[in-house]
Amino acid sequence: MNRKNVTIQDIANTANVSKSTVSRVLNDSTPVDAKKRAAVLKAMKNLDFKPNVFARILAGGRSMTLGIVTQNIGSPFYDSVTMGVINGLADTGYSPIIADGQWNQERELVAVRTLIERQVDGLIMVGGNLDSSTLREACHGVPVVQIARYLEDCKERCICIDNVAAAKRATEFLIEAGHRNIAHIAGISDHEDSIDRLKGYQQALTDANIVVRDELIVQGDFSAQSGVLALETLLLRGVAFSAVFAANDEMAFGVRLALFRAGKRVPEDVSIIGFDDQPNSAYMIPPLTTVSQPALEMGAAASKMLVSAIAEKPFEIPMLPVELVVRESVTRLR
Amino acid sequence: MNRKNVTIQDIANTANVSKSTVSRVLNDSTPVDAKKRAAVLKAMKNLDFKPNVFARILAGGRSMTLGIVTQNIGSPFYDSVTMGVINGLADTGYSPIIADGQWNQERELVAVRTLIERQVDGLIMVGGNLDSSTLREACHGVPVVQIARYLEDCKERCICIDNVAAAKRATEFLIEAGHRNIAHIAGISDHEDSIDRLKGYQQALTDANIVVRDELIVQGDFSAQSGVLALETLLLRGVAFSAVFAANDEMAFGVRLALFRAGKRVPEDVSIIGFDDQPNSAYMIPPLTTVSQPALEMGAAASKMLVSAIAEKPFEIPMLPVELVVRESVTRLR
DNA sequence: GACTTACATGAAACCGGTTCCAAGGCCCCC
DNA sequence: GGGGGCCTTGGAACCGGTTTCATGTAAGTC
Repeated sequence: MNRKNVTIQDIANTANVSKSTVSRVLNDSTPVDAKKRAAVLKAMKNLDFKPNVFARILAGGRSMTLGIVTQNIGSPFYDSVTMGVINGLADTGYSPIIADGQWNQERELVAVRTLIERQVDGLIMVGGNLDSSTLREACHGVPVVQIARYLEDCKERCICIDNVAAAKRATEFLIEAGHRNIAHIAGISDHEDSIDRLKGYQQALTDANIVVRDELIVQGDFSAQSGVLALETLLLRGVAFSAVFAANDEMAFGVRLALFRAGKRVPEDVSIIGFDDQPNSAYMIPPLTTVSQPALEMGAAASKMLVSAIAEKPFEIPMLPVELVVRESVTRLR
Repeated sequence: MNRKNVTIQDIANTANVSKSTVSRVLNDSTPVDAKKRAAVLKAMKNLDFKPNVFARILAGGRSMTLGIVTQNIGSPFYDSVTMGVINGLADTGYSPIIADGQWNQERELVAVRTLIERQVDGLIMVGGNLDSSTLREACHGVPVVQIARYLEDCKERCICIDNVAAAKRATEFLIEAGHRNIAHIAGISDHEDSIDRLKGYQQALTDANIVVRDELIVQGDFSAQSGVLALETLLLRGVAFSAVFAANDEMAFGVRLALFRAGKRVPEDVSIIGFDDQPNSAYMIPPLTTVSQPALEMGAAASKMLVSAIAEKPFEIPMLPVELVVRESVTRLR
């Protein structure tokens, strides 16, 4: 407001054309005579012209802004995904604007509405609970990409992994190492990821003809502290177990600490396997064997995908590697 | 663009007043007759009127958007601060828009310019390298709050801690525990925080009449991996040390792992103290003694401060607790 | 060479607000 | 009772672009 900006009119005057022509050059919407075009471009360069984003939006153009709806800020995995998105948006010309849904349907809806109100050109949902019809309705046709959550009715817009298969793979790894008494620390009970990972755990056991025993399953909430509590519960129950599969790395850290307190060695006495492969999992003592879920890459992929969707270009969902990262927290049972 | 929005004109028609009057009610800028005011408010409620942000900005109002300039996304501490800011902005009516500077002066300037171009009402710098005069100039009078960095010429707008004092305190803690041969893993060499923390380390030693020995100081880069390397360097040098002060927790994790690999126990053989108190530091084996730097709170405080600054209300910089968190990675030397 | 067609261009309307300005109504005071 | 001042209000200009529409001109066709 202080500085007077160079407007499209200034360019028009300098280049001896009309506003309309300048606008056309700006948007490549209609052919313009080469000479005039050159004159306009030159004027824009000389005057260091920068189109006013808001006038543009108001007049019906693109806002060049993308909305990101996050959940419970502070969670390593989701924060990483969010940061991946922001990172992926660099150099695309789009700026990210963020709203927090806090794993609360009501707040999530408010977040979506706020962003839509701000005329974002697209929306990225990082996790979330909103059912897809409500979401779709709130979006008014703005393209949406969903990360880390699978929505049946818009698969082509979901960037997520097969939690069942991945959890099964992790459990199988323990079974292959000779473990039979495998405990599972589950995540938040109504969270889709938790449910799927539990399912994978059960399938692996069943497939290996091992009975699924409820006393080996403890409810956690994805926090490290809940991992501590869960392991203490397990100890209190007095059930024997030689390995623990935690539904995320955070809880695996908690499990590790609780074992340390209980004087049990890892992996000699108890093996641990986690899920997510957070950056610091490689620095657990001993380094944590886990399933890698490439958070930053997922975020980046989502941003690229959304940009393509807005441009109405086709986009291939990249094969995101979900692999078992074998480190040192699992031992072969003699 | 699809849905037709309720505009100020619709309200005017419904309430039988002019656009101007509606605008006045909206902004409380000029007294309006109580009856008309009520009619307008009622109409706004009935029609579910939401003012168009962009028209508002274009016409010279506030954008209700705040810019955040982050650095090297992926760093736990800075990401936490950023998330703290986003969190603190909830319910203020302001939406955050983010740009990444990547610890690169040029990109940082681009980030600031992009945000200013988008007419943010205020700016929060999370870390950064830009010298304050350049920053000030690029901001064109938009208020700025700086987090985690101390700028001499605008102290009242900086939310940061006294790194020298905090590092000194950490080192003293080791000295009090009887340690004499204390190694220091420094951060990125030209980073202000690193320099200050090194200074604090040196001061503590000097004050205790312990000679500062260069062979006990190793250069790191704040990453866990650099902590591993640094400790290996130390081992290679063959100098004796009973404690390590790492300039951040990440590097402390690296140190811990390297000691594990070298077969040294913590804290029996080597004590470790970190800096930052990242969430997972409490879950290191053994739990890490460290200096807490409340990242989320700093971010939240910054957002409140900026909102106050925009409203031209006074704001007290909160006393952010920088305290030594004593856990189990330091032992008293016999 | 006359007529049609296509195309580039400028004028003007429009997006949805804010704000300046002038006018009308009311109260107050001499 | 008339004049002056204040307060409220509507009208209109404006913010800086996009887009529709009509026009003038050049090219194309027979």
